[in-house]
Amino acid sequence: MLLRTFTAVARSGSFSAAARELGYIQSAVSQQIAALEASLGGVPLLHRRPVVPTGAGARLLEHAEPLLLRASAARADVLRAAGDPPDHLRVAACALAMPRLAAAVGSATSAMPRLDLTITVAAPDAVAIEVARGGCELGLAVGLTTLGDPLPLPDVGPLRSVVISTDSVSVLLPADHPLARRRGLRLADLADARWLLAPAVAAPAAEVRRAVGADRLSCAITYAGTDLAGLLALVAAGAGLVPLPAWVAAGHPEVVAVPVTEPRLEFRAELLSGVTADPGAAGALLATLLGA
Amino acid sequence: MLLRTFTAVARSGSFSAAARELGYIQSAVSQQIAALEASLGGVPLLHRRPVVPTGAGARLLEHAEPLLLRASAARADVLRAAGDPPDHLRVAACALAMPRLAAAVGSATSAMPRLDLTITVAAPDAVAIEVARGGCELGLAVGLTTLGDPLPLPDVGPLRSVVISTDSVSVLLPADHPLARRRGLRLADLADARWLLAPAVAAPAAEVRRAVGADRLSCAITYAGTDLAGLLALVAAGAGLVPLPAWVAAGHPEVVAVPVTEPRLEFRAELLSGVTADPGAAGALLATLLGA
DNA sequence: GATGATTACGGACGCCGTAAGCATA
DNA sequence: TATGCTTACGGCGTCCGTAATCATC
Repeated sequence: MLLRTFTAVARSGSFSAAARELGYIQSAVSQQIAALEASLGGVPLLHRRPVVPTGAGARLLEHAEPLLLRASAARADVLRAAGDPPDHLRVAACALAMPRLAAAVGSATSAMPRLDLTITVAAPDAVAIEVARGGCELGLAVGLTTLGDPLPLPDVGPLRSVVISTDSVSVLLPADHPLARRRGLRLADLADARWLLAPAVAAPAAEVRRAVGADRLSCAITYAGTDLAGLLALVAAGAGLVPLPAWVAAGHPEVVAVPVTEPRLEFRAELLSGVTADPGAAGALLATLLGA
Repeated sequence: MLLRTFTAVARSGSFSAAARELGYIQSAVSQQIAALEASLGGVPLLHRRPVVPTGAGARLLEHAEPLLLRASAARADVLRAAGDPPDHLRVAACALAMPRLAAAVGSATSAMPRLDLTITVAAPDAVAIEVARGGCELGLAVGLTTLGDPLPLPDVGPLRSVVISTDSVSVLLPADHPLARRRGLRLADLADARWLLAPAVAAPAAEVRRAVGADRLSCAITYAGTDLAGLLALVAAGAGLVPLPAWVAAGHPEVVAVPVTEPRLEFRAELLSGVTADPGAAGALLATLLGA
């Protein structure tokens, strides 16, 4: 695959390093890049020494990742459709879906004592990608959406998605915050607040921005972790506001959840799986327990 | 490209026909399909005699078109980034954008007497696809959206999009319709109405459904044409209601436009072009005249 | 001079076309 | 029996590895 070689070279900034990474020799990589450039009408894709993408190369690079992702998604989809249902179960889930998943797993383990289950916590995008590429049988993605809208997931090809649960939206803030005693808040009134962005836990920046209705958020802090504990610590310390389901604040007296009054906003959890794939007995059981 | 061969075989239902179409001989196609099946772990993709996709083949087929589209989009993007700005201008536009485009073209022709311009009318999806694959320098896509939401275009890779104009939404109905004398209508109240769907002119079914708030529309008529005249004739004949900008009904006394009262709904026109591509002098002029 | 990309060359493999084999309508 | 997919085989091109060349730090 010439594209994969190209991305490896561009990423590592070295023909030799890319060759080592892919199990080739330097000259083979050199020839592959030359072949790729030739197949595109002789357009140079990389500056040499130092190895940096050209303008055209940068364009190609931007297409390469989604292209490779969809290719592996297609491969995984075909293999799922043809293969036997797996006897193990791998689940990728957002942190916000963990309580519900944990409850289902609890029931499942009693019904299936010998359950071979692996759980990974990841951002919603990563959950969808893992399901698409066949890295797991089930995914639990949670996102902040307007009522009827689909979850804002990356386009990884067709996936089966079933709504598991919805939560109303609250703003989490430290207990000593001036707004902490309010009964409700309108996000639209908080456009100038300092927001705490947690794309790997809750909503990506663009979603928060849309929900708030601001063109761009003022000086936001971004938390890239996938866990709720770290995020809550930041909220408690006054790092910023964050939209989350109210139950996240339960048991954390230093954090207060104030309901958001926008009517059509919600957190929605969806169970993702291959369109026609059989997730196996364990997967089917878990899906049932999740209410899908 | 094995995928293209596979799609050709699946589409035509014949190895021989696909071979003729692609300029191969039958046995070459047979070997390519065999190679593709082998590369996927020996999964059969096609039933032979008659030639029909298997379950796995159907999965692959669903991935193939977007995959090939993105591949050609990537190629076009690279060539645009590397090539000279074109001296001709090809524009794909939705019918709803034609008045505005026509005005801009009128000004452009006076400023550029020797203007080499080709205009194609197409559905919004097709407009985006044409721009992405390099079939035209500029695209004008119009869609029905909620205020802050992006236009619901297919994922064809990164495109530059600039909002050109917005129109408020009306419901078009025949002048003798019971609702024709109303001052305003709520789409949510019209869930049971008979809708006239015009995905190639106005909004695709899913958008209308979302705007109306119904799970599914009752017995809708679909009009696949891209022209407004045919659609207006259907409205006048009482075939159904259709959401459109009010100006569409101007000069057509047999059709009445009643404003929709949902506040956040709008028709939005966006000018699409390659992210970093130079659309050429004519393209730049036209973009300026369009207000982008 | 050393690191690292390019070019030259040879062997292996892959791909297409010819031709024969074979299954189904 | 005829159509049409598959298999066998040979030529040609492609791709990778070895090795020599060249450029840059």
